[in-house]
Amino acid sequence: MVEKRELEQWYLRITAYADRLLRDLEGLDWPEKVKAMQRAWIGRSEGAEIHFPVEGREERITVFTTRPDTLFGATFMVLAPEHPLTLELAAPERREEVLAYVEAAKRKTEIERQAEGREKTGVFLGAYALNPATGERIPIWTADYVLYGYGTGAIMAVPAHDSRDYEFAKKYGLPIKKVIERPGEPLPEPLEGAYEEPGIMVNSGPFDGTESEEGKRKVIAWLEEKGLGKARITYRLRDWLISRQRYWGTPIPMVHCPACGVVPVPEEELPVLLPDLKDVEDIRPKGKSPLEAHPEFYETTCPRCGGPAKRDTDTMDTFFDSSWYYLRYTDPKNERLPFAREKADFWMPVDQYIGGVEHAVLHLLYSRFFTKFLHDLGMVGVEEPFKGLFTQGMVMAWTDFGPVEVEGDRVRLPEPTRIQLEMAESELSLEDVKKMGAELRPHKDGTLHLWKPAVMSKSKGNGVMVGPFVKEEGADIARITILFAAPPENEMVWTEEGVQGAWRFLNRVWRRVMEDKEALLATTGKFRKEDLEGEDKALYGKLHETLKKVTQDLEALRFNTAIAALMELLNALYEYRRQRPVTPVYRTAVRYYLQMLFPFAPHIAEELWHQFWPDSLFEAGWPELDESALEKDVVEVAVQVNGRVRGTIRIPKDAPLEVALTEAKKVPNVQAHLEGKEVVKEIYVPGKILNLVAR
RNA sequence: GCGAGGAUGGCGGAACCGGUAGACGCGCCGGACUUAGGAUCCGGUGGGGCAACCCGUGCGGGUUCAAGUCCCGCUCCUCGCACCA
Repeated sequence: MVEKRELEQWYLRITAYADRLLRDLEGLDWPEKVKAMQRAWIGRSEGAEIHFPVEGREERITVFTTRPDTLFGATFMVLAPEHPLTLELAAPERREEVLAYVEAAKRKTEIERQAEGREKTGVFLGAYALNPATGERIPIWTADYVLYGYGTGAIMAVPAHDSRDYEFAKKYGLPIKKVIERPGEPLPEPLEGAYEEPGIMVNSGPFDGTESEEGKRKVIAWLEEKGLGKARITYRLRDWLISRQRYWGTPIPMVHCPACGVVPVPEEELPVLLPDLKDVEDIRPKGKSPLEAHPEFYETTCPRCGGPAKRDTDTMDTFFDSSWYYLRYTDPKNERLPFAREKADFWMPVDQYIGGVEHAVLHLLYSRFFTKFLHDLGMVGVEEPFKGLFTQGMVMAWTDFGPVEVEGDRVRLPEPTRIQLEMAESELSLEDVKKMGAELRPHKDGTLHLWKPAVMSKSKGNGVMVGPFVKEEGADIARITILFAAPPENEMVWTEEGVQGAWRFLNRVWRRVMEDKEALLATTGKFRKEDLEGEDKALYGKLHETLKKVTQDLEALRFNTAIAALMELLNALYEYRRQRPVTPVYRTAVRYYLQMLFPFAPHIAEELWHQFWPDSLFEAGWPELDESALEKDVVEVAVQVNGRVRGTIRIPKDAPLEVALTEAKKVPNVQAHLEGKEVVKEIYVPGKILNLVAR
């Protein structure tokens, strides 16, 4: 059962940092997606706060608007049902109706509100306010399309220029007054919908003819002058509630004293430790903090007056701890301080932070907030904790979502299957099944089951047991399977075929090296690269080409293409050995190969390395790139006729146009396409392409 | 609705600055070998066609000698936010 309760809890004032958290996003090397999510979460909006006098009363209703330029068009007001003035202002004869509406709104959950299809509803309070600009008497309503949690929980409604207000005004027959004119093509009368774009102010007294963007500033200035309102910025971001009624979490170091009130635990008594509870029943949440059942924990004395007092029994949100752990990592053994500033300043910020998108707002926003706060306390120099952020995709697996019944093109989903899939429809077409990336597979009981890739999770039972897998296949296989399947920012689907591919690849590496073991041991790695020719020279070139690619890809986290390059080089080693014996250049290639393989498959690489070299790959470092090996003297150039490839020629890298032309005209297929035509233009990009434009 | 990203073979995915689309792998087809192994090795594999050749990177235009890549206009998909005044 779920019930709402009022609790006394602790908050951190993250809203005080809203602007800085927003502004500093600019300088971060983070995915745009994550930045966009944080911006939306903070939800800054600029506008004005305007006071509306209530007819016949002292109170004023304050609203927030981003469109002060439309003030003259405010023809009614709406209070959120939870707004304290809603019931207060309700006229006696309408009170019952208003109360019923407010009570109904209170009972509704967020989900129910949305499920109602957003047909706007509301009730007239029987009270009037005065439009401070026009002096007009405007009715006050309450409606649940106005959110109590945002702005002031009350709005001025401008139906002519706000689609939500327009909808509401239409439904309840409220007046609609145009105050912004569309430039160029004047708006139809009456309006067919809200005009929300900028334009020219009309019906707005002294502001007539003003451009609306400029009008915003002018109206605000005018309001400020008259004491009717002022510029204001609001945020969607709320303060951070950190109190949790659970056992696992850092105790909140506060003492409640009947005489002194809330008193912080003095620094020298920190940290307050959790009582050592071993009984699972004790730890389980029960609607209040489990620590409420432990007087040995909460009974204490007041640090101020020394009288009997009670510790706060709530614990902190665990995001509290994850918000600064990376700072502790810079100085993990410090007994005196969370971390020393010099240590933190030496290491921070984190150059490359890696995590899933699920942390896009909470963890990453809280950590940024903590860093800024600690910066303000002088505890750390940086203002941002994570310079670079990489959000990796998740590992998925084909998952059984339960039985289905197929009749022709229709696929019926029995209730449990439908729930598993979290789908509203209980029937699909075969095409829908394909579209959602699902498949129908026979089940052992003879029925068909619907299978679809889903994120690996305990609850779905579609995970891979790490222990047995590593025992059977080895950790290297798992690493290659995951890294090769897709770029790391994509989700990847773990499949048996993928595992097979990784297995085959690593076995091929193993065999290539071990089959040549004796010969490799009998060969030195010494050679003069100037002496290399033919196959040897080609292998040397391929080796350094691979080294360059793997180095770059590793740096850019493109593991899939790095592994592809290693596979290519392995194919080249096999090809080489079909032609040539074990040579010094081959031995060097094997040596480099193991060094390059090491980051991806450390166990097998190290094991093979030990067959030949005494030290560890950890000490071997990274091979040095020979740029000169990358230069090819003969290159393949594509020959196009009118932009279509008709053949290729092999010519020296920097051969002049004449040479390329001569060679190109020897290609039969090129000749055929030039037959009876005149070459009017030759485009030649040395080393890449020769395009002959013929007419 | 708003915001971000995307669409390339049967599949996962390559393609630097506009320059031979489809690297690498999976799957599939054919062959070799056999100490039957989780085999391995060799060859083939975008579509159509006997072929020359034609078509082909979501769709429609455009720029260019040349477009997956640049520009304009759409469609669809994924994710996030969503009555935020």
